[in-house]
Amino acid sequence: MNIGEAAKASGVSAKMIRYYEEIKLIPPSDRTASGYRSYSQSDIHRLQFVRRARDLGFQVAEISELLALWGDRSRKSSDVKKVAQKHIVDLQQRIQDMQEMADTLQTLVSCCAGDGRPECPILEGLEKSAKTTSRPAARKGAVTSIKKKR
Amino acid sequence: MNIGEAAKASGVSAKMIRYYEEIKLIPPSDRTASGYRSYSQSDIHRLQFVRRARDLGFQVAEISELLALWGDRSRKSSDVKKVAQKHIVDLQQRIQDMQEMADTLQTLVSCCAGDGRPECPILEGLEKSAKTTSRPAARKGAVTSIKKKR
DNA sequence: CTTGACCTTCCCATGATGGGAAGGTGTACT
DNA sequence: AGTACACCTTCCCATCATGGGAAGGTCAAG
Repeated sequence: MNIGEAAKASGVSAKMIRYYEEIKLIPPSDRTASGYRSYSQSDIHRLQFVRRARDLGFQVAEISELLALWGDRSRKSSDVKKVAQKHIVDLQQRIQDMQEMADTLQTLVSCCAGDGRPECPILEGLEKSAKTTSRPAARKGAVTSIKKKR
Repeated sequence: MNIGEAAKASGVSAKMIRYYEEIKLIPPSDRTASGYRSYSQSDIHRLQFVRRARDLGFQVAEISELLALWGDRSRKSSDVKKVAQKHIVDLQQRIQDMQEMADTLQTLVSCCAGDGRPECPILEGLEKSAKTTSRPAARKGAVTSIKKKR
């Protein structure tokens, strides 16, 4: 299978397949005599795994761990569970941060007449201190990216 | 006020102040004879505005709109409200996407024994199709970034 | 007049992704 | 055979907001 077919079959774009290979998330593919990448069914299978993990918001580094566990027949399911739970906590933190933003903003929006006059509680809120609910509560490595179309 | 003091006073790092100037989010600051940037109280005020808008998750392009409205004495509050509401919808979409990820993952985690054995429903879920609740529901320009420490 | 804390600009890196150029390959049709 | 076209290759660039750090200038206190 050429990279284009592999992309269609796995849902991972050709660009990304090359990128994953480059950063060593996946092993280098076989090559034809002329240098074309060639993918087996099991390569496709791995790409699908990666794709699904990305869809669940895992970062590449985490997927790397998951792939290692996936291929380790003597893994402990507790190790997998740990990775997944950590990711859930991460997602929930990000959700909470965004929910706080949305809530604060909603409060301001609710106070705004939204008519032809210039008076605007939203701008006033941005001018002063927009701490309606809580402080931003900083985090270490918030990555928080949502996938596009694909 | 030097850039360092302005940074402390506004909560925007010196690096970012220079960056915002470079991308024309804010006007070029005054300069001392020796080339140091110099900030007035009203400059600080604007930086605080930007900082708060970032804290609410607005992107630079949106903040640019908000700053323009902020400085427009004949603005219509409805215009401000529109920008804010659009951002709320955006946040909610991102929250929903992440919530779906978390839910799917939670389902898998709940099925995983998490012990010393290799059998793992989480990996199996990644292997097959992890569509427990819904399809990813793609979006146009999902940006979804949460601030760090600052 | 030195020291140390500031400032300046410039370049690089991040993470995951896409765009596109320049050039090679493979195949199907005339 | 030749030609067109779809595909492949590598390489570079851009995104977005942010930080790191180097090389060198400025300023104030001792």
